[in-house]
Amino acid sequence: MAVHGPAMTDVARLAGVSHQTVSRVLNGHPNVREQTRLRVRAAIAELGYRPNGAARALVTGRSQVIGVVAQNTTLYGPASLLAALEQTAAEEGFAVSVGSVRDLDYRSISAAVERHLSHRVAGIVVIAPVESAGEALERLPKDVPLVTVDGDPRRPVPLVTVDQVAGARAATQHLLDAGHRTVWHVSGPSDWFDSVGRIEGWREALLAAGVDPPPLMQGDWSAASGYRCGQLLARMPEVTAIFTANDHLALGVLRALHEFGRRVPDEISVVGFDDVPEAAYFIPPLSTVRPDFDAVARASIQLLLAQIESGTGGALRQTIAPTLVARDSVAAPPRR
Amino acid sequence: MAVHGPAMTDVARLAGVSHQTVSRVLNGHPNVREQTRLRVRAAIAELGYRPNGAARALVTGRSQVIGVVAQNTTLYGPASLLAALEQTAAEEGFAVSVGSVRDLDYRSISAAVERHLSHRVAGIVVIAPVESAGEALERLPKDVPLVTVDGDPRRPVPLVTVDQVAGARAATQHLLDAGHRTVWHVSGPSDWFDSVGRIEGWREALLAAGVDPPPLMQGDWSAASGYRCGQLLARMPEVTAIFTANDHLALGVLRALHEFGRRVPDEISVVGFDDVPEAAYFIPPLSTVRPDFDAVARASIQLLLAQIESGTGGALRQTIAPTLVARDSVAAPPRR
DNA sequence: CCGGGTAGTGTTAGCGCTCACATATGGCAC
DNA sequence: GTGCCATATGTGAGCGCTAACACTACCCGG
Repeated sequence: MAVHGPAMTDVARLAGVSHQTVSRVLNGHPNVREQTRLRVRAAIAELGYRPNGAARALVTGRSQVIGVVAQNTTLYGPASLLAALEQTAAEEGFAVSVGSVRDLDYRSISAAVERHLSHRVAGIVVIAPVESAGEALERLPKDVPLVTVDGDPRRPVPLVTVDQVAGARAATQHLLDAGHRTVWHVSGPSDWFDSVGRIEGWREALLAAGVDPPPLMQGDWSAASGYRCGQLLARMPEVTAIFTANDHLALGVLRALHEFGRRVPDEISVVGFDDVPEAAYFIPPLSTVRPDFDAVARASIQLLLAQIESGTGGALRQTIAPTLVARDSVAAPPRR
Repeated sequence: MAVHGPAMTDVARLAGVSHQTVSRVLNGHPNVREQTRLRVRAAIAELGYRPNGAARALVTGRSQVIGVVAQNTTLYGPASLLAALEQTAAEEGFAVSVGSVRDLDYRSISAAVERHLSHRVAGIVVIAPVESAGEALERLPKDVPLVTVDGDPRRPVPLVTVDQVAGARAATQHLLDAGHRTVWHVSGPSDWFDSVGRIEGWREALLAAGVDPPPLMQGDWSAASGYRCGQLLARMPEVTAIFTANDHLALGVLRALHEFGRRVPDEISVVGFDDVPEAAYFIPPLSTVRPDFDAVARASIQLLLAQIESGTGGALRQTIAPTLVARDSVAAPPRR
């Protein structure tokens, strides 16, 4: 085992050139005769030569790897984002190294970042949806390209984020447009920016319609917490419209409403957020808001590459607008 | 930007020792005086020194990185597995580099493996749940530690897998035990080993009970396909028990049954597979089979580390037994 | 007082690559 | 012919680290 493969010099010898010429061919340098290039290519193929990334990283000081710091990659949102990031990075010739993290506190994040830095990653993407992550990021070394996703909008760090506020506004407006007097909201945990943004959008839409927002029901993204909130909402006859901060919360709410015999959408309308692939098969099919994870990933990688190439640490910001997906869980409120 | 941090020699100079002594301290070599060790540690802390993984990888020929090849990391199963792998690897001091892949054919897989090899990963985990991946794996270089997860049970490659057959048998038996005469099955795509194993377990349980298996309904893991199969099953009065190859299929089936007014579990019982976190909040709460992804991840990493350390490529095999989770979607069949 | 261990440390040589520079080779103006 | 450029290729150094070995000091039994 661990038989080291052929090195650049082996290829060079076989092709009858110097190792430097091989390097030039590999890196697409222009000043190489076509015939030479072909000979080198042939030698590479014959030997099954594979460039040694570690050696290259050592001399250039940068590897072709992007580090991602994320928490809770089992949730649909983060998992989709991670997959999209990996896909996009691969298209740009970068590998993705994941450093998932139990908590998003200072210690955990810096440890994960340290691990990445020690591998000399070209840049780092931090999926930092909670408050506590923010402080950590500001104390990080400034000399490494960094992009945050779903991070704190108030911090001076390059940030790509789904426009939570707009999405929530659209969801709420959709319910108001259907004729509902007001809309209740089951939120995510209060330390998530996603959650805060969705609350804000919900509030804005209500206030713009001249409605006083009803009390907030706070969940934790899980169907279990949605179920608990749903049990309360089901017992309140005045509730006719509910916007939940994600689709799993909505699932829990739907289940509770069902148990209490409250029909959706005849008596109560529900809108979720995320558009998980199963949302169309909830009972009833769930109207929801779809964030464009691919767009987020593309924007993140672009921002990162721009930093890597230019060396500038510009605090750019990019917001991706989500789209409303209307299904069967919304209808006009029942006549009194 | 890109200001190179201090190197080992800088630490050595500050501590008044040679770089080699610093190396020894870093690698926990025994023959270093306690006092020296402390001086070196202090110097490391003072300079904020971070060892250069690339340099280490270059000289040792192995980096502290494990490559994972996976497809479709958005699905619950793969995503959970990936997260668990990353977690376990981190505990052993390894980073995880993901190479996700659009298709699991020969080209895609070898390309992903190539990328990993070129970074000189210490080992590779391939999540290879489909037939086409198998051929690719056999033609891979034999000199790199490799473990497959959910791969082909017939190939001579180290393999860790959930015991699909046992899980499906348990699910089917659970339905038979409730008094059902027979059990219908909505399967996953036929080229997935997971799917094949679950079909086999279902068949076995039925045959052991002296029942001829009814025709198979084939889906593709999605709720959409579950819905389609469910529409057929709902129209067949003789159907009283359905085992679906995963929870999302079950969701689609539940929705179809609901639409046709067939009550679950009063008229028809349903059992899923995976125990996604939301399964407890389906209507009704879904009985299902829970695979232990953490155990799979632990076994995989262990197998990989064993290969890395020993250099042996032993074709070990490890099977993780899943557990049945009984909820409300199963009851006795209706009296005729 | 010497041979021979053993703990602690230093020295040297590369790992495989890229960078900066040196060196051919050919064309073309004068 | 000489001079000078552009193109094509080679040479040497060194990135930061570890492995192998060399060296020093000291202890111990004889």
